[in-house]
Amino acid sequence: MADQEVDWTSHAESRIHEAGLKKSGPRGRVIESLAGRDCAATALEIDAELEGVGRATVYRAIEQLEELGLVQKVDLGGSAFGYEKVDPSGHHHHHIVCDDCGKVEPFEDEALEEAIHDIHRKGFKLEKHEVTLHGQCQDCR
Amino acid sequence: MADQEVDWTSHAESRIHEAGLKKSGPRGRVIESLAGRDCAATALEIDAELEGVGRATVYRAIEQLEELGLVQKVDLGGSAFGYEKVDPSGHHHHHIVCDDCGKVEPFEDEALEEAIHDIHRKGFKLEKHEVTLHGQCQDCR
DNA sequence: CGACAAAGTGAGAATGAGTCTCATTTACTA
DNA sequence: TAGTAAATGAGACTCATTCTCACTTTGTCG
Repeated sequence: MADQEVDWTSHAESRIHEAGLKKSGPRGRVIESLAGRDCAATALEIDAELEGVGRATVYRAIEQLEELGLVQKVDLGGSAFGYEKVDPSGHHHHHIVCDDCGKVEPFEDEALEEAIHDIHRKGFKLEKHEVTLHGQCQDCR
Repeated sequence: MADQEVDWTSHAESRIHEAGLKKSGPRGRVIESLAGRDCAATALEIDAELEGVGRATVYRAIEQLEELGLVQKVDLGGSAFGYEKVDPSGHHHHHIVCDDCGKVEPFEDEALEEAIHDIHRKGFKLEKHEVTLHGQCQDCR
C-alpha cells in the first residue's frame, strides 16, 4: 500500500469520526477497497469484492463518503456509475473511456481546468464539473 | 416548427434511408419528437409522449439514430440518460445540471472546446467528449 | 400484380443498478 | 453496565433499459 493510500484511508476515517459517525468494520472495508484503487470502481464491483458486506452497506458507505467530499461519483458512459477517492490536496483528474472495451484511464489537463474555471453562467452557482472523453484505446484499434 | 428542425428531420430520414432501413411511422414519430426539442430528453419521456408507440421501438429508434450520428447520448447525472439531436453543422453544446431540482440547461464555450481539442493522449483515438457542469440554479439558491 | 424476405413493431418478460425496509447487532456514553 | 443512536445484511422493491417473440409492414423481384 502506497503512502498516499494510507493518508487517504486515515484521512477518511478521521473525517468519518469528526462527522459524529461510529466506527465500523464493514464501512472500513469499503474505504480500504476505494483506497486501493487508482481510478473509479462501480458500487457493485466493490460489493462483489467484499464478501460478507451487504450491498446496502456498500451504497450507504459510498453515499456518506461522497457527502463528506471524500469520494466522487463519475460517469463512465456505461450503465453504472463509478466512484473514486478524492485526493485531499484538491488535485483531480478526468476520464478517457474506450467505447469498445470499456477501459477507463485518468488524465489531467491544466488548460482544460482553466477553461472550465473561466466559465460563468448567469444564475448558476457552479460546484463541480465532469469531463469525459470517449474514443478507442490502443488495444481496440 | 423552425427551419432547423425541418432540416434535421429530413436529414435524419434521408440518412435512415441511405442506411438501407425501411420507412416507418413509429420511428418517424420518435424523430419528430427529438426534432421538436432544444435539449436532451430521456427515452421514457419520449415514450410517454408518444401514445401507441412501444417502449422497445423508442429505444430501438434512438439506438439507430445514435449509430448514424444523428443523436447523442448525454449523461444528466440522474438515473436515466438523455438523448438529443445532433446539429448537422457539427455545432454542439454541453450541459449545466442543477443538482437540486434536476433542471438541465445547454451552454457553449469556445475556449473549452479548444482546450479539449488540444488534448492528445498517447494510444487513444478521441472521438467525442462530454462536459457536464454541476451546481445550483437560481431558483434553488 | 402478388409473394417473399428483411425490417419493423408492441406487449410484456427479463435484467441490472440502485434504493428501501426491517429486524438485529454494534459502538459509544452516561 | 444500560440505554440509545448508528450500523448492518437480507431481501423486497423501483426504475431504466434490453430482450424475446409472434405478428405486421415495406420494398423488391419475378
